[in-house]
Amino acid sequence: MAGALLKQSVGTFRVSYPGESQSVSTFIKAPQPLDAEYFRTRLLGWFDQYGRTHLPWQQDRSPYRVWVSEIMLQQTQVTTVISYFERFMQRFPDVETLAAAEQDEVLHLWTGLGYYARARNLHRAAQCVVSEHDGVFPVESVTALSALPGIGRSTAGAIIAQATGQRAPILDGNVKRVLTRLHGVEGWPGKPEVEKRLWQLAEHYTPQWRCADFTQAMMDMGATLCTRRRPSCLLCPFEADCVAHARGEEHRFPASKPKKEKPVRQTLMLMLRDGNGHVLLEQRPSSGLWGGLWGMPQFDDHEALRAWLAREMPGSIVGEQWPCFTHVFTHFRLEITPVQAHLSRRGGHPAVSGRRWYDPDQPDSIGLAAPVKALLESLSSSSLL
DNA sequence: AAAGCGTGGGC
DNA sequence: TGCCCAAGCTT
Repeated sequence: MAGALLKQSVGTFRVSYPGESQSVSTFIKAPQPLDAEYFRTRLLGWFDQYGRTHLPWQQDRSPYRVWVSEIMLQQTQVTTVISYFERFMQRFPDVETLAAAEQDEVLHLWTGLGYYARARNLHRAAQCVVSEHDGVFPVESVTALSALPGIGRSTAGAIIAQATGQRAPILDGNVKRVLTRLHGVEGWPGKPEVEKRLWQLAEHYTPQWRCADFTQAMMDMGATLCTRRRPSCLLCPFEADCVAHARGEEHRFPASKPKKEKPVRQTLMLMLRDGNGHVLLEQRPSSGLWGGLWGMPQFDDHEALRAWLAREMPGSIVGEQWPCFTHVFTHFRLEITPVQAHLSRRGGHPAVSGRRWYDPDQPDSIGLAAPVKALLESLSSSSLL
């Protein structure tokens, strides 16, 4: 209850009374945080009853398993991650196995999960842990962990808290939602000054003891109770303390990202097949969209496509054009027009590094972007050849 | 500092 | 359907 708060945060009591919220409106713009001990006690009490304890990465906890799960969970929902995590652990049970693998196979297990830089960084980090840290994760500090590719401040905190129980704050989307509502923090949390304030609050509340449970509890609150839409405020242990709830403005927090116009990009995707029905794939540059994955050669226009074919694959014949389909990304809309072509001769293709002939009926273990994978699957059952 | 990076889900 | 967002990090 509010009565457990410290004296210096006495002003926050008033926001529990909606009728008076107007008269204290200047005050509640920047309320004091709750007493940390009060907050932890209530949160952990809630967690003991309602927290999640049966997620795959919560069993058999090790820095390695926690690390892989945290990377997969970046900007990705729990229900999506679970099956990927299980497959990944089966194939790469420890950091040595992962470090020794080919990047292609790592990307293969990442296919469909998105943000493929995560997989490339994960692979590099595994090799770094093995070669530079003797196979032991540097969980002694946020700084040491953050030095590994793909691990930022929040992920480092999560790994330390979950794998060792040591005190380390986190600040992910769930925690941001809980904290912005609890304190009525205005502004988009992606803005540096807002994020700075949220880190201060996270630092304030994070305890020395039961830190694994505490950080998990914050995420569980955000994921199951303090949800983006229709939060279950009546079940929340901080109903009486929450600034947003007192104002009846839960939906306003966190403020949404300023939106920008989505550009439309168009591209041609060459589906070149040889006499065996195999499809030509190229490895994409290691940075940028679908970096490091395999895909069909891409062109801006037909002229570029024809010129490339004449130069690289003499004897090929351009066939029909498939209907354009659209893939919507976060920041742009990609209109893809598949163009079919085939080689008139049989066999005898020179092996070129970065290129391969892919049999849609017997897929290799390589990384494919979701739309490319879908196209290849449609080829395997079609009779277009 | 701000943009780039995927995909699937919810409404 | 279109839009917003999800256990963020890198450049």
